[in-house]
This record gives sequence, C-alpha cells and structure tokens, in this order.
Amino acid sequence: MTEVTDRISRRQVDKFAERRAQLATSALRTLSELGYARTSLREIAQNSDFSHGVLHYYFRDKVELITYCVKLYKAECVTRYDQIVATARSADQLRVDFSQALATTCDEDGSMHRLWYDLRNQALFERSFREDVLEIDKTLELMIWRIVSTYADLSAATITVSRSTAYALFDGLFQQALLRHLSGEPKALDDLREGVEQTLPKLLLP
Amino acid sequence: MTEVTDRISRRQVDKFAERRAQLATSALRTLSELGYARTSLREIAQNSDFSHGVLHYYFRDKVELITYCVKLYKAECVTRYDQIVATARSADQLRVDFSQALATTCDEDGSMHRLWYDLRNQALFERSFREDVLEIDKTLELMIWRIVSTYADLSAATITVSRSTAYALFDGLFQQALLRHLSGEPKALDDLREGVEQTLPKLLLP
DNA sequence: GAGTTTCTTGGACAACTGTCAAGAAAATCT
DNA sequence: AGATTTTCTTGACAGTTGTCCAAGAAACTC
Repeated sequence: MTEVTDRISRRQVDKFAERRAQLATSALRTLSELGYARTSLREIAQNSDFSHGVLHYYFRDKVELITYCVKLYKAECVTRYDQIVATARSADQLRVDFSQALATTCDEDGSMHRLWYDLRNQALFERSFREDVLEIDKTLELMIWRIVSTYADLSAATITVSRSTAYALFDGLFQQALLRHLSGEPKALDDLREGVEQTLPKLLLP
Repeated sequence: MTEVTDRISRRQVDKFAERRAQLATSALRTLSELGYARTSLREIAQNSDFSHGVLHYYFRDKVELITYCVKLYKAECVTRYDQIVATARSADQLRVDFSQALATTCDEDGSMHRLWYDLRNQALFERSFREDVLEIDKTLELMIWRIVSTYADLSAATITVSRSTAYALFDGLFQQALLRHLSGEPKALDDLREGVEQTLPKLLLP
C-alpha cells in the first residue's frame, strides 16, 4: 500500500501492470514446475529475462507475488468451460463434452492444476492465502454449477445436490485423476471420463 | 549362540524402531502444524526431546523421515472407519454414522488431514513420494469401498460406480469441507454431512 | 570395573533463502 | 542537449536450511 501503489498511481500504469503480468507468468511457469515449497524468488527470476532484484520492485514481497500469480491463474481458468455450456444441444452431448474437457485439461494443463491444488493446500496452513483461494474456489464452483444446471435443463429434470456438493464431487474426481495421470497410470483419463459421465446423471432427480 | 545374538539384535532393532516411531510422531505433530513447506528438521527436533543431530542417526535424510511419517500416519488412519461397518444394523444408520464420522474427523483431526493432503500434493511434484502416497490412497479407497459395499448390502441394491470413483467423490467432499471448516465457515460440517448423506444413496441402482 | 558398542549432543559447514539498498542503465521530460 | 525520473542490476545482509562429524555420554558385555 506504500511505494508500489504510489508508483502505480503515477503515470505508466499500463507498462507497470504489463511487467507485473510478465513476471507473474514466468513465476507461474516456475511454480507449476517445482511447486510452492521448492520455488524461490531467485529461481523465478532466473526463468525470466530479469534479475532477482526486480521482483521487489514490482511486488512488495513473496506473498504478494504468489497472490498475484494465483489471481492471474484464475483469470485463465474461469471462462474455459463456458463454451461447452454455450454449444451444448443435448444432455448427452453436454455430458460427453464435459467429461472430455476435464480429461483434456488433466492431460494438457496438468502441471498448472497441480499448482492450483498446491496453493489451495497452502491455504489450509497459511491464513494469508485463504481469501484468494476461497474466491477462486467459488468461481470454479459457479462454473461447475453452470454445467450442472444446463445439464438439468436439457434433461428437463431438477438437481438434487447443492452447488458446493456438486463442485466437490467433480473436483474430487479430477484431483484423483491428476495424481494417477501424473503417476503414469494409463487408465487415469479413461476412468475420469467414465466417473464424470456416471456421476453427472446421478445429480438429477431420477 | 545364534539365539543369543538374535535376541540381542532383535532387541536393538526393536529399540531402534521404537525411537524411529517416537521421532516420527514428533515430526508428525510439527508437520501437521506447519505443513510440509515450512517444517525444518531443527523445528522437528525442537518439538521432540532430542537434538537436531539425532535425526540423521535414525533417518538417512529428510525424505526418508517424511516417508516414514507418512507410513506411520497411514497406520493410524486405516482401521478407523471399519468399526462403523461392523456395528451398522441398517442402511440408514450406516449412512448417518458415516457422514457423522467424516464430520467428526474433519473437526477433530483436521490438522492431521491437511498434512495428508499436503503430502499427497507433494507427490504431484516429487516422484519420490508417489509410491507411498499411492499406497496410502489405495488403502483409503478400500476403506471407502467397504463402507459403500456394506451400505449396498444393507440396502439390497447394487453399486453403480467403480471403487476409485466412489473414493474420489467422498474425498472431494471431505477436502472441501476441511478447507471451509479451517476457514471458519460454520456450515462446513453440516454441509459435509448433508453432502455425504445425499451422495451415498446415489451410488446405488435406483 | 574395564572395554566395547550404541546413542546423543552441539557445533561447523556450505548452500540457500527473502530482503534491501546503492548505483548503473534506460527512458522520459524540459 | 542536460536533467530527472523510472527501471533494472548487482552485491551484500542476516537468517535458515540439510548435512555431516568429532567428541562425549550412556548402555551394555565380559
């Protein structure tokens, strides 16, 4: 709230924010590779085009950097699944598209998501992360809820679980698949698809 | 001669193993308090009755210590829920007991479980943790499966999801409840109970 | 009780951490 | 152009980390 925001309020807000985002992107890359526990500011700087000192020019401390990274990650994650909702024509198609999208995400963006789980876990220990983590979690919960609601509409049925329960169920499926997939289990993605496709109809009134 | 030396060596082995367990228990206490990222060997030793140097007498390095702790934790966690299965008289009773047990665990042993999730997450980054984590995960999966199977038997119905899916669903519910409960959300435990009681019947054939 | 093995301590080490400040470099302004 | 502000580098700091080791304490054997 002191020097950093002062610099922001001066003039080249865009450039400042742009560099922040650039540094945060490098940080995200490094974080997703090494995890929270083993990522240092020097390691982050080394994987960027700048020296380690510059991080404290754009971020007050390590916590602010990590928090900013988490929020940047959120922006990437939010609008990803809404296209599935938009293009769904039938309940079955939505069901298959959704399970396929989760499997693809697990496969292609696995290391970004293990970072998300890592940071969410840090929130279990460090209070300073909780607010942002809960906010992102809520965003993901709403995203899942849009899927489930649309599925219920297309099925002309009513939902029998709460928003948070629906999110927790699919999150559990995804997290387990991620661990198994990263561990090299070949069936991990197939099991994820099958689990999702089996679970989704069960959330509706029979 | 062989009997004597056997007895001696066995006694030494027992004592050695006993101290290992003792140190690991201290380590678990510290780990569950601080989390993997912020727990150092000196911190562990300080919360025990020994100096920091002794840890390298009983454990080769930090990884072996953590791995041993994880396995010790597993031993505590395995047989906890089997009593519910043993004493269940009706499907409804099992359902309520199970959801209540999860809520109680979340409330009373929350910090031990956040450590479990922390270590499981480390396995997403560090290969050396994976084998043990997957082994513990399998044990928990079987525990959940015993609950679900018994519930199906008492309901005289068949299960419609796989073992791993059933585990993933309840694990997701528990993990979300843990985050919310530690964040001070009053409804977290109630929502957990409700979510579990709603989910369990859905796993059976309608 | 002497001798041997087992256990424990506390200190030393090198590497690493987040943080900061002084100044070089670059960009901007007058 | 020079002056001034913004950006970035470099090196230093104090603290912490995992690891190792010599030396002493304790337990045990004979």
